[in-house]
Amino acid sequence: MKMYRVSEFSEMTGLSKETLRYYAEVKLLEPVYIDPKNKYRYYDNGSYLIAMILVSLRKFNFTIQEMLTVIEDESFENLEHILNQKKKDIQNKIKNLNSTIDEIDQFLKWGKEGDDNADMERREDDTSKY
Amino acid sequence: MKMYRVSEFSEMTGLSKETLRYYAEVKLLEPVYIDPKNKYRYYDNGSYLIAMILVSLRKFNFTIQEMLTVIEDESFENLEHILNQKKKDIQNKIKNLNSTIDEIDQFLKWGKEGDDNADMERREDDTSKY
DNA sequence: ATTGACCATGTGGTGCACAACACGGTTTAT
DNA sequence: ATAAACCGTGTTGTGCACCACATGGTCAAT
Repeated sequence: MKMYRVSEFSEMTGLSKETLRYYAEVKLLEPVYIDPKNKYRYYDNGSYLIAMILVSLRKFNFTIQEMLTVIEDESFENLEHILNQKKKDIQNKIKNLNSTIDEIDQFLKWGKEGDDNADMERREDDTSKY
Repeated sequence: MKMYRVSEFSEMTGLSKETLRYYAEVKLLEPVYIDPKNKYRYYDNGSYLIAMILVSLRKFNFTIQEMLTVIEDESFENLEHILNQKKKDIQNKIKNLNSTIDEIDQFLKWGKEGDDNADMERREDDTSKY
C-alpha cells in the first residue's frame, strides 16, 4: 500500500503540514507509520479517507472536539445522528441571528420616535433606582 | 451631578468592573473624573447613557472596534447606517449557515447512496493524481 | 483603632485552531 | 560531494474580549 509523506499528503488533502501535525497531536488523525530512524511520518489511503471526512466536517463548522467524537466512533454509526444534531445547532444559530435582527430593528425604531424619549427614560430610571 | 464609583456603576449597567476597566483602557468608555489622590474612577449619567448603548451594541454582536466607530462619532449621525450595515452582515451570515445546512444534507445523501461509492471515488482519485 | 468593604495596578490566563519561526538532521538529485 | 529540498521538535504568537488573581492602598462604620 502506497505511503505518503507529509508534504505530499498535505497537497492531496488540502490540509497544511502544521494542521496535520496538530491533528496528530490531538489524536484526530495520526500517521499510520513513523520511521524509527527518521521520525518521518507516513500516511496511507485510509488516512486520506479520514482526512476527506475531516475536511468536510471542518466546512460544517465542527470544532476539533466534535470531530474527535466522530472519529472515535470508528464505525461512523453515529455520524448521521451527529450531523443532524449539528443541523439543529445551526438552525438555532439562525434563529438567534434573526432575533438579533429584530432587536436591531427595535432599536432603530426606538431611535426614530424622537430622541427626547431616551433622555426621559433615563431620568426615570435614575429617580426610581438611584 | 451624581457620580458613581465602579461597583455601583457596574450594577447599574450590568457591565462587570473588569469590563469597565477594559472599556476605559480601549477608550470606549472612560470615567468622567478620576480622583488624583485615590485614582478612584467616577462615572456619571452621561456615562450611563453611553453604557446602555454599548450594552445594546454588544447584544448585536458588535466588536470593540465597531463599537469604537460608533462612539467616536459623537453625534451618532452614522449609527443608523452602521446598524443597517450590521443587519446586512448578519443576513449574510444566515445565508452562509443555510449553505452549510445544504452541504450537510448533500453529505448525508451522498452517504446513503451506498458506502461503496466513497471507496470507488477515492480510488479514482488515487490513480488519476498519484 | 480596627474591621470589612471598597479601590487601583499589574500580570497572567482563557479558548480555539492553527501559523510562524528557529534549529538541526535527512534525503534526493545532480 | 554538494546543494536543494525535505523532515522533525520545540517554542512562541495570533485575535478577541474579557476574567482572575495578587498586592497594596483607601474608605466607612463602629
